[in-house]
Amino acid sequence: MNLESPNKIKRDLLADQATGELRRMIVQGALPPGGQVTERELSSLLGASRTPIREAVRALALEGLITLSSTGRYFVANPSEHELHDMLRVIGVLEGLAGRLACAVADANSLEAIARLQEDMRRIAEGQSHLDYFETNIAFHRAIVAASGNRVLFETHKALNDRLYRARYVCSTKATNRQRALEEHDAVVTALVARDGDGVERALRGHMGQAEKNISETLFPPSGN
Amino acid sequence: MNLESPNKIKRDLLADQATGELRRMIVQGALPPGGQVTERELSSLLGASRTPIREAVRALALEGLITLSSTGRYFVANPSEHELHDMLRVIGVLEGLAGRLACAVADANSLEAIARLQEDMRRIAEGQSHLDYFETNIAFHRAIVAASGNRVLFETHKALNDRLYRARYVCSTKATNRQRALEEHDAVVTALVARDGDGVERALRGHMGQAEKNISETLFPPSGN
DNA sequence: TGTTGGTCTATGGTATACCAAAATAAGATG
DNA sequence: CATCTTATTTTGGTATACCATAGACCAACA
Repeated sequence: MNLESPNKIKRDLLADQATGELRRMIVQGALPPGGQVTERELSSLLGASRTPIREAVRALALEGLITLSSTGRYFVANPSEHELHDMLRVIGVLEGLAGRLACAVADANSLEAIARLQEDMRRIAEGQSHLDYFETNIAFHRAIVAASGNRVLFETHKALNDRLYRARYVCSTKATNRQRALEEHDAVVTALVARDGDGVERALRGHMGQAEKNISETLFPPSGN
Repeated sequence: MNLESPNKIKRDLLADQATGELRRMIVQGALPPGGQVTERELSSLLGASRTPIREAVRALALEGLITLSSTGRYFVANPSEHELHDMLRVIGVLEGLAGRLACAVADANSLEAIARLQEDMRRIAEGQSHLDYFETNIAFHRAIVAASGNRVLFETHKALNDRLYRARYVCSTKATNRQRALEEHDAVVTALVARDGDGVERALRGHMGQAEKNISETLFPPSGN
């Protein structure tokens, strides 16, 4: 027979489904940072036995979204300012590399798609929806990393980005710095379409540095919380 | 009682021990790349039940040292040339960042320790032991990343480095390029002690670029294997 | 001889039982 | 009332039983 299977058979293990669902609940705040998570509770909540749930929890612990206490209990991660800074530094160079690679290898369509996401952001920024703005922002950055064609880079970036998700979301509810962010994105797009690798790397690193400041000011205001 | 526990209580779960042991066996080649690993076999080999072994295998799968086939079987990872390139690119910028941060924040002792590792390497390079040379090389790079004071960076770097371990080890058995590597390391050390962040970043990225070429030539010679 | 179909085995996925340790609640004691 | 001690409950760690499926082997048939 010359029929080629149109789409691969997908094995969706309970553990993997649970990992995805838990990740979603954590980054979206349904499971509050610092809160304890117990295998049995999640088990009944998600309708699977402890075994796959446990695997999901341990997977997220490896990702850094869940931490284990010294006595073996699990808690939703609640990264410190220092940790967030460390992550942003790393993400900064990862995206810088992604931008540089994208200039070298991405096809015109990918770059246009990125530019279009930036246009979307400009339009959405004038509206009220924090979530739309936030998700378009995420999509913009993700598209750049995807355009690098480097899968390792993409996955490393994704893992760190998930750990930052909540912090960045909270930040994005403050509309104060949107104008600056938009300008920084413009600089990135301009350098991208000009295929100016160094320029794009510089722009993205600067953008991340700014994100660091925003997070510090919003989540850890100088006057203390 | 006012006795404070002198060293942290360590819970060494079987799963974690097994993860470490399996990782060691994989990177050192005791489990050959591409070979299948079965839970039951490892279970009897390491003397633990399938549960912790399975957790270890899945953890290493997340790290990328083990891959799962579409049918659910586990195999020791055998990264393609393309994948190795992708990893080296990422490691390159990670170490570049580490070097730059180290210039900014590392204390003099750390930098001296790094310089001393380079001296060790020079001495060992004249000897015959591939393994000593290789491990000192690893230690040199790891020390730089540690000196950055960025834990996220350290862990991200470690995970990727493990995935490259075997490829680099095989490469290092060819002594051809030692001289060049030593010179590149010298450049790194010089920039480090001068606290020249840009210089150290440039030197490390160049060094990684060279590693890319070495791996291609050694593992994937142009004439085909 | 090559191919097809079926059976048997190997293997991973899941649920569950049991245990040890830690956290919490309860009660006794000063 | 505070505090220490003890019982109870909660929770994670591990082992194991059971199941579904993929892979291997073999036999019957074209």
